[in-house]
Amino acid sequence: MPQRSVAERPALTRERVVATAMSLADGGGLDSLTMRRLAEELGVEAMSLYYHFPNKNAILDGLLERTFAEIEDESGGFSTEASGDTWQQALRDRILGARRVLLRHPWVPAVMESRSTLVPTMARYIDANVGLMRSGGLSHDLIHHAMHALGSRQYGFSQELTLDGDGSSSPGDQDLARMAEMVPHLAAMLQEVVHDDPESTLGWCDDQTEFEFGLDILLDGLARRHAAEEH
Amino acid sequence: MPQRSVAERPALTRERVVATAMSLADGGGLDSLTMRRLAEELGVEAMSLYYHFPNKNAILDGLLERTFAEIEDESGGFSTEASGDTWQQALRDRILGARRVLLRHPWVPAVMESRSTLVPTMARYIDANVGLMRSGGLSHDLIHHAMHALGSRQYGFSQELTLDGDGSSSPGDQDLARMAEMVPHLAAMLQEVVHDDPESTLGWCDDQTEFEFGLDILLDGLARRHAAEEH
DNA sequence: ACCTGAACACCGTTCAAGT
DNA sequence: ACCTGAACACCGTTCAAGT
Repeated sequence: MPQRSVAERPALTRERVVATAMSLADGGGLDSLTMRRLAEELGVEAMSLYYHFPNKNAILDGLLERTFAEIEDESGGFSTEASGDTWQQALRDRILGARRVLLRHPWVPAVMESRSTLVPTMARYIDANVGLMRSGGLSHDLIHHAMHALGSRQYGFSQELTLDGDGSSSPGDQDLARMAEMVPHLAAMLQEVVHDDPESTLGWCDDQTEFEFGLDILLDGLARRHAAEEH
Repeated sequence: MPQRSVAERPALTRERVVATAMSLADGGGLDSLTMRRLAEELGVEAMSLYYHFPNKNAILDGLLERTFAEIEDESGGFSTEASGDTWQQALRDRILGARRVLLRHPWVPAVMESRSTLVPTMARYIDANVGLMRSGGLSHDLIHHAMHALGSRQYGFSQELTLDGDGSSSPGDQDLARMAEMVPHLAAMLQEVVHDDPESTLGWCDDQTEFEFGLDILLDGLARRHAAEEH
């Protein structure tokens, strides 16, 4: 890593810091995003970052801001009109768009959980979803319930817990045999799932099919309750 | 904190360590659970813990083990027969039981996320839920989808992101006025929700009503797809 | 077998100082 | 105005040593 002179080194701006933090997290996960490593990547001392940001959390907020800007881009703007579509279809498309962005930045859910602040672009995302449901005629009360029911799915991910320790391959026959003693029902289910689709990993993988299955149940249920609202 | 002699100090066992870790986390949150503080609480040096556990993660696994033992107790055992009830009702009751336990240990979801290992009592919990659905006649394929769709709700919590920075009180009129400019649809919804129920905190509170609303949409949807399975 | 003391390689951050 | 160097108060953990 060649030491560049101060003259040819680009100025340290908030944008450069956040962009570099993003590529650091994308490349090596959240753990690799430390103040010292981030500074090194920028060719600067760690303490210089504190001139531009009050603390590390402010940098994390910058990352969320940038993520939701990407989501807005992916959605072609945050429209509140379901032009041509039903509100369900429009909301579904937007959520799957958010999901595509999060799959590029898999560390984002962890940051969202650690930060309770609502960054502006994230607020605009939520606002757009409220507007979309409103345009479909849902009551504010039902929309409020909907936001809770969707939970993190609204942002394109769901909190699923992985079953296997190493996250590697499908279970072999002897793994299933050992499991059958302690967890017979689970083992029987996995035996069949693995047989039908050898590509599926053991259990709780948050893959596209499963994500859409859960999302569609929720959207269906909300539409059904909306219909009931209108008698 | 009086220094007790070795003689009168109870032996350092895995059980005592995990129990003390639990009360430490219950009292001061996960951040307060450090190896040094845990050792201090036990009247011992931090390094002594490494004689009984290979590392801190092993202690966290012990906490999960203990948590799911509490859940089993709360459920009166992990039956796989929905005696007298439908499978939906039995599953609903069990999940709400898990939730009651997690509300006593609010740091547990964070530990579950950080650990990808499946501790034995947790495996038995999942197994019991598979068995319960199986006793209701659901196919393994539908059960597999159900586990994904329920996600963390199965364990009694849902990943919801808080809206307000400080998690304190309801928004005042001037807060809503400022919000109205940037997020008009969201502000309008909250205005109405706050008006109807001044007790509700701003937005994403993971409270009982909202948890059950989302859970019931999912259970309804699963039952509906089960009915379709049977033509 | 069970526990300890000193040390290592990290963190985020404060503070006074440099240019 | 912008950046640095040294230091502080923490982490989890290793390693050799005590009893």
